[in-house]
Amino acid sequence: MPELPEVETVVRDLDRLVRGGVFGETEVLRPDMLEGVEPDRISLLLRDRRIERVTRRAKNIVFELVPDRLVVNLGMTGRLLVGQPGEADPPYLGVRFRLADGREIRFTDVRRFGNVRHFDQPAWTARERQWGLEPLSPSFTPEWLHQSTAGSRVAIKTWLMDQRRVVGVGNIYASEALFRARLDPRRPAHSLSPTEAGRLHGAVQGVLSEAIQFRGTTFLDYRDAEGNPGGFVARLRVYDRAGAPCLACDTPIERIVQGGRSSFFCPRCQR
DNA sequence: CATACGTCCTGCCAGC
DNA sequence: TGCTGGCAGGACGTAT
Repeated sequence: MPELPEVETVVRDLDRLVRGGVFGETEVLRPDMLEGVEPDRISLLLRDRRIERVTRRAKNIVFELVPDRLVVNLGMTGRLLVGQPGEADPPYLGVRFRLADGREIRFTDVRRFGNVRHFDQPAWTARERQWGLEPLSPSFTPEWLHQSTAGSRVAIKTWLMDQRRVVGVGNIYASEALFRARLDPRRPAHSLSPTEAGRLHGAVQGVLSEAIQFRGTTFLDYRDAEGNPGGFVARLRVYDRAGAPCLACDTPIERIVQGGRSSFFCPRCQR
């Protein structure tokens, strides 16, 4: 799933559904989905702990236990589903977090690129420093974007997806933002003028905000915390539309590969 | 065989 | 020579 809008959707669902909840026993069915913790240790760390709130940092779901944190990254195919007592286990169940009221938070992941970690306060502070700016925060400005891109020769699409600079933008929204900004994904980052950086800034914020409103994009596997797909697929303008007419000029959308990932763009609109 | 909503690691190369 | 930062490429399970 999981670019910023999808993670944000799950986080809002979880905050509404399980905030104030208390962990019971944690059952680890796939130990390799835990990073840096043993199964019996995570169960011990969580038992009787209250979820103060659920937040997002970059593409991570953060259960704030105060002062430590349980952090889930969904990888490509991970899901975090709130289940009622007695429900059948979903496929590819990796970790079951039981809550004191009988409900469960279930972490499933076909490909198992996702993971669960536990951070104490200092470890979390250190980890957070490795991530770039939140694109929907006030610190992400057109000026900052222009100055930061100025120092890099990588393609702007690759630049956008580097979580050390700006977080939350993945393969779908990188293509979508560049289409909205009318920029060719192959442009070297340092070649953007202040005006173009300004357009990109608006495009990134615009596409991410709209996608959140539509509860994210379900391309293949993404589901929200209640198992429902996102509604933004129908609003995608270029992603997965190779050969289809550009919504602005009818030119066929092209697909190229950059850094091993598909990029979609209109060769006429995007310069 | 190619492709999939993400990260992390390795290894190369340039520059100090 | 040796370290460092930037960057490309591949690995990581599984499914379609």
